Amino acid sequence: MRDSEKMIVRSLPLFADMAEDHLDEMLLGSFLQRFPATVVLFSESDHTDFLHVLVDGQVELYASANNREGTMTLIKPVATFVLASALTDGVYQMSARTLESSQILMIPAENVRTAMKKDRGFAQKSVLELAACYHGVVRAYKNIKLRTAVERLANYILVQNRRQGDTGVIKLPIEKRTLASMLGMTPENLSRAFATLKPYGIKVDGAEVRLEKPEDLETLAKPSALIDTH
Amino acid sequence: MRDSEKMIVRSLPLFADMAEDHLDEMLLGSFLQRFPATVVLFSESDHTDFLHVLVDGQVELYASANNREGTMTLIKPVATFVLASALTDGVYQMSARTLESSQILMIPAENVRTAMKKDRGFAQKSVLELAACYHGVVRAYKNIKLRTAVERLANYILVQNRRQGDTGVIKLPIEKRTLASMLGMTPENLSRAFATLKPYGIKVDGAEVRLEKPEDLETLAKPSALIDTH
DNA sequence: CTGATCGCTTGATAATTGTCAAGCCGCGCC
DNA sequence: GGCGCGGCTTGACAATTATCAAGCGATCAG
Repeated sequence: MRDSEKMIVRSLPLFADMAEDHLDEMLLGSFLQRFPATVVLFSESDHTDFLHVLVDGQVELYASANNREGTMTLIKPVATFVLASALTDGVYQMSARTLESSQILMIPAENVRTAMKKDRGFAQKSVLELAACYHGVVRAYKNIKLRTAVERLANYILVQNRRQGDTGVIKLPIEKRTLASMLGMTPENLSRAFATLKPYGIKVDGAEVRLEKPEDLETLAKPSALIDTH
Repeated sequence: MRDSEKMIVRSLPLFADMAEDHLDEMLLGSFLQRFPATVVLFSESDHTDFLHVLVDGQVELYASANNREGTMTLIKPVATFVLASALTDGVYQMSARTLESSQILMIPAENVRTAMKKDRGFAQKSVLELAACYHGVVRAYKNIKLRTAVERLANYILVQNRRQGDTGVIKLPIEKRTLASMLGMTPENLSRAFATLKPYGIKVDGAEVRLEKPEDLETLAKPSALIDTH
C-alpha cells in the first residue's frame, strides 16, 4: 500500500472523515491490482472478501438468473462498489466484470467492518453512501417498471446530453450491447428503439448520437426528476 | 409519547442499541396516529418530514411516472420505512398509502438525523438496516429484469408457501390487483398467469391458492436463493 | 491484400404483455 | 330479497419485446 493509493482512498467522501490510524489499519492487507478487459472479478454468489475501489477503468455489475443476464449498474472511477455486501458479511449479490483494463484497490471486507465499528466518522459516511446507493437502485427499479424501452432510451439520451454539456451531440460511453443490457433490452431492440426516435430528431452514427430536437424528445421521454436526477 | 410506544420502538433491532436518553430525545415530537384504509400518507416528491414506524396494519410503497403506477414494496408491522430518505434529508422518493386501517408512529426526521450523529449504536444499526434495504431492492430489480411475469408469480407462490408453513395451501395476504402491481403486471395478466400455472398444479379459489405439484412448479420457476431468500 | 471475427443492424416471426370491453360474482346496503 | 358496487375474469385485439437468421462494415491478424 503506497502513499499515493492512500491518497486516492482519502479523496473519497466515504473515507474523508476517518481517523488516520483507523484508515491505516483498514488498508493493511489491501492491494492495488490491474485487470485486463472482460475479466470477471467475482460472482454474485461468492462470499464478499473485499470492498472494491475502482481507481481507473470501468466495471459492470450484473446479475444472472435462468439463462438470462442483465446489467445492474456501471461503475466509473473513482468509486467504491459492493459496500453493502462488505458490511453485511454475506455474498456479493451481484457479479462484476471489467469492461476495459481497470485498476482496482481491494480492501479486505473484515477490515472495513472493523473500521465501521471503531470509527464514528466512517459509520456516518457509510450511512449516507448506503442511502445514496439505495436510492440509486430505487430509481433504476422505477425506470424499468414504469417506462417502456423507447422511453428508457430517450431519457438516457437526455441525461447523457446534460452530463456532456448540453451540446446536442453525445458520445455513447459504452458499447451498444452494454447499453442495451443496462436499459433492459436486447441489442436488436436497442437498434430499433434508436430508429423509433428518428422522428424526434435523433441521429446515430456509431457511438455518436445527435439530438436535433431536444424538446420533442422530452415530450416523448417525459423525464422525471425522481428517476433521472442524481 | 406513551411508554408502550417507546417499547415498540425499542423492540426493533434498529433502535435496540440506542442509549436511553438519545431514544427519549429522538421520540420528542413523535406521535402515534391511526389512519383508515386507502389513505395516502405522503407523495414521492414530498420532503421527508418523518421516519415512519408501522405498528399495525399494512402499507404500500409505490411510485408513479407517465400515467403509470407501480408497487415498490409492502410494509408489514412492526417495521420502519423511509429510513434512507429521513437520513438524507431529501424527498421521500416513493409514495405511501395504507392498504388497511393502520397505526403509524411518526418520528421527526430531523430527530433521527440528530440521533444518528450522537449515537454510535444507532449509526451501526442504521448501516445494517440500509444495507438490508439495499439488497431488498436489488432482489426486486433482478426479479423484474430477469424473469417473465409467469415466472415471477410462480416464485411468489413458492415463497409464500414456504412462509406459510409448506402446507401446499396458501392464502394470498393482499388483493390480487395489489399483487399484480407488485409483480409488475396488470390484473388481467395476473389472472392469465394463474391460468398458465394450472398445468403445474396450481388451483385458485378466491384468495386461496392450492399447490398440488410443488416440484413441477419449481422447474418452471427456477427459484434463486439470491432473489427469493431474505 | 485477404479472410476472419465481432459488433451492429435489419427482416421475419413468435412470445409476451397491455388495453378495451363485457360479463360474472360476492358483498354490503337499503 | 333486490340493487349496485367493486374486484376479478375472460375474450378479442393491439402494442411491445424477444428470437432467429442473415448480412453489413469496421477492425485486425496473417
